[in-house]
Amino acid sequence: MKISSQEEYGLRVLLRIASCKDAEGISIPQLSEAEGLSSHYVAKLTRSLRLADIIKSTPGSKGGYLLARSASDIIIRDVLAELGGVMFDKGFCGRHNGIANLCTNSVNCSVRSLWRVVQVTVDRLLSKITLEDLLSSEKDSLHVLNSLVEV
Amino acid sequence: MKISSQEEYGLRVLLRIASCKDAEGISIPQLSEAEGLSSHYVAKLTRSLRLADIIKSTPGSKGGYLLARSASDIIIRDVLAELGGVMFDKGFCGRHNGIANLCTNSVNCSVRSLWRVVQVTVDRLLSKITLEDLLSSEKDSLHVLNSLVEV
DNA sequence: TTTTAACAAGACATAAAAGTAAACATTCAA
DNA sequence: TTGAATGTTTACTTTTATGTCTTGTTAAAA
Repeated sequence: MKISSQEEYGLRVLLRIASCKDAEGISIPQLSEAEGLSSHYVAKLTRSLRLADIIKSTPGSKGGYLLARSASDIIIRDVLAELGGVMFDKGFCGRHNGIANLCTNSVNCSVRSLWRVVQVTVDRLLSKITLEDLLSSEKDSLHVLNSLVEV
Repeated sequence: MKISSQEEYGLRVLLRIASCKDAEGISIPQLSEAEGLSSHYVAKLTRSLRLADIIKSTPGSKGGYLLARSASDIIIRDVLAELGGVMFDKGFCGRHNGIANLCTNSVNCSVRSLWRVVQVTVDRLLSKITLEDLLSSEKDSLHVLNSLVEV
């Protein structure tokens, strides 16, 4: 249960795009420079975000990336699901059944219940957070985020 | 942010050990058979758990594994930290700074705040759950676990 | 004391994720 | 219409996580 590189870098790139004031958007070279990532890698990340309809691109000279919708409509849960997948997805038990053909815990699987609870908890948290919440300065966003934890 | 194989299999093996009634404990071959994992792989998982003082072993013939302490004293957060590491650990930013030497977000890093909130939330949940909570049948443990979510 | 069944440890092979590179397509402007 | 700057796509390399294999150690019982 670790945060993947794609989640980290993808989210950073998305924040750069979101905070871009230019109507033409921000280009791959600019994102690459700002985050210290190779331009090819930035392209790979933006591709995921674009296919998920989180950002939009204009190719050609003077091209770049812009948010596909307003920051307050972009839910962080959706962004992370795109970048890093779901923690406990439908195929999980099928992929983790050892040598046997069926999950040996299929009847009495308390582990599965645990994952479900963790998943629900994280999902519930991330659903409350929008891209807009992350756009303020660290202090402010810390404040907003902490208020979610302190409930 | 996915559940790793070690977390899944390690927890299953731990549950088998915990539910073993035999005073001599349960052996690697038995665990291997029960979970459909190779005995070598089981050995690797039990090694982590043993080094973390979660289980104890008796080598030699008639050997096997037993819990190192009572199930109600084994916190699931500690078990998962051993098996899968911490979600957002101290070295995370250092490892994810791109080409630049320093995290380019060091001053104004709302992403870091986000990870912290997620980490705290999951930690808080997993700290409330003990191995004992997972030992009951699926229905029962679901009930116990769900009560934690429904707060 | 020897055999046997178990655990222990680290090296090795394989699979998946991360990151790079190269060839291509699109748009704007001169 | 040409070229420069941009995004797009696919294939490749490297790294990390996963799982296997080999060799060694321990302790009970014959």
